[in-house]
Amino acid sequence: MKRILIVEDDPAILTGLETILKEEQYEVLTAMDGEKGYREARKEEIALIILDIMLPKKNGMDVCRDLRKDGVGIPILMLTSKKEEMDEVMGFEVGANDYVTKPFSPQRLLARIRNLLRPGNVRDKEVAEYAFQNVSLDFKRLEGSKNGVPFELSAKEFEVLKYFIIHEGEVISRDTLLDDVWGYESFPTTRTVDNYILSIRKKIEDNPSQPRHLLTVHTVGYKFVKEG
Amino acid sequence: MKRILIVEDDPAILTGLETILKEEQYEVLTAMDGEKGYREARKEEIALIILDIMLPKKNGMDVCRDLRKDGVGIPILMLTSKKEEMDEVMGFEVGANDYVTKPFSPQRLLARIRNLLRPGNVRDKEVAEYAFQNVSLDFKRLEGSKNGVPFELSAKEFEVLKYFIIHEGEVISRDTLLDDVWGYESFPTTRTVDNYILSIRKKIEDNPSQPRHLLTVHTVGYKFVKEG
DNA sequence: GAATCTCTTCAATATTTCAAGATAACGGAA
DNA sequence: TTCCGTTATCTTGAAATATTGAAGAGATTC
Repeated sequence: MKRILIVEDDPAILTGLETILKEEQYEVLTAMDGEKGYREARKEEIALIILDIMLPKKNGMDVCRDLRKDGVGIPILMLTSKKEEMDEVMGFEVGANDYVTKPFSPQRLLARIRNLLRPGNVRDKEVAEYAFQNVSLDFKRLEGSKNGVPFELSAKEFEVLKYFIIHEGEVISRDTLLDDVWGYESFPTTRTVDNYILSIRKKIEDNPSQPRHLLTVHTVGYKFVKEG
Repeated sequence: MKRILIVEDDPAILTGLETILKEEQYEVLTAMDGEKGYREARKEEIALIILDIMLPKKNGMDVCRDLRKDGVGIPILMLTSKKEEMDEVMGFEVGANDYVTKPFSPQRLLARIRNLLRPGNVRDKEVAEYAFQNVSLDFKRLEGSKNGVPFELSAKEFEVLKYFIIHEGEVISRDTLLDDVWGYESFPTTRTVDNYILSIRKKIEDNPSQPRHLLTVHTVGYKFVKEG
């Protein structure tokens, strides 16, 4: 039985998560502050950590960063809330493997968990940098370069691109992207997504009208592939 | 047309919701107390339930819990009011899929509904990957390969093929396929089905005119077999 | 108050879906 | 077996639908 550590200070969310995870036959450990979470993660044999960002004593990002510094490679799923959107990017830099924006549905969370626990599918994006073909990205500085020529992406463009990179190869629908990157509380249209795609393509693709990385999947959405 | 059941005792909210949903082309059923809601949910074919927590006779959480106990897996969206915020996550424990806090904007509600109704969000018997003979398919990435050579299928071709794979070995009539894959609202001819079969064969069969997987059953329909 | 970022709108363009018709294959009856 | 009506295959092209890309309005940030 796989063991999951939940680090979350809101008791309602904590018990809610605990229940649904136990129903899915996971063994659950809990911690209600960052320090305890960090100790548990170091002490126990754990398959995955669900880590809130806002935590007493030591925040989720510090916990994550410190664990990575210690060489702990366990998949970490971050829980972020709306106001912390800007911090999501940090979570990436900090070494988290994926994130879910609150409020989330159990289905979505479970899907992410199953994904992270699938053998060989651990996305170890522990670095703040990512490179493919002739493009390299620095998520900490929000900069990139293509063939050594630097370019800039806005914060949101970076988030969108990051989302695609985290879910490399998967087809992502516009609605999913809106929910996960824009969040539940804003309502741009799916056209907006298209425009972000276009604008990102202009920067990362050699020939934006014949994309090799950020591909259209007609009637469904888009997907990112590392090698075209 | 997707059918939504609203269980809500406040007539103002109820009619408001009904109007919004009908505008969005949903079919709407209503119930004004928990017991009636429960009965409706069990009796009718429903795509989603919008369930208030405070209800006469039987409260929303009990309705939800009981439905889940009965094995009803329909997505349930809970309506909670401000004071119950702390209990929001209880919805998870109880088996709801998501919740909206009153007062809510129509946009927000619709966003949640679309989210819950989106295929793949509710856990159904999803095929993620599938392989037979020299062909492998990835339904999440919407790509396939034959003898290691990648090929592409359109979204609908994938759906048709998936339907055959799920019903492996069964003979499927053209009409059944139209009803199940195309749905009741569209009316293509049975010739269209033939075209899809043709086009899928071109991609997955070594010799499309002598199919070994997607077989014709004369005068009846087609069937998929893994090994020919 | 300028500059940048975000989002919407709309026409052009591309892809997919579907139907119709010609040809080939099938299967039962003589 | 051969014939003939029925069913399936496959090509082609038009209609429906989706995506692209530019331009501009509105919001935010510095």
